[in-house]
Amino acid sequence: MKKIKSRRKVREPRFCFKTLSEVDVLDDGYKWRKYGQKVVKNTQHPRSYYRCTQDNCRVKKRVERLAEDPRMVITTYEGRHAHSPSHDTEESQAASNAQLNSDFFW
DNA sequence: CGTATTTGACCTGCGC
DNA sequence: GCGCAGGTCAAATACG
Repeated sequence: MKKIKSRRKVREPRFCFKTLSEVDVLDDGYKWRKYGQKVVKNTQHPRSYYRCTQDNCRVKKRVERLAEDPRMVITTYEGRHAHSPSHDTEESQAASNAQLNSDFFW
């Protein structure tokens, strides 16, 4: 441990999506592995940190639950996917709920 | 047996 | 300069 360069000088843009779902893990076609959980002051619920476990994908996803709406969660994607999702048959009902993102227009 | 998941501890950055 | 908050990583355990 001689020279520890800063974590990441380059910050990738993060995409915030408000999704109405009762589950934290929304199967959007990618596989996510939870690597941490921390509680935020602004909310009374803990925030979950997920990371893409795909081969060519190190995208990070952060799921926060709203205190005002426990049934609604904010899914923040950090980075960009480098592979194609599993858009095969149906993306579960989660994808259907994901269409409720009318506040944000990416 | 392998992978995914969980909790705790540690580190870094920013604010005052 | 110090304190606080947020974020990340590691090890252990459980389940398939």
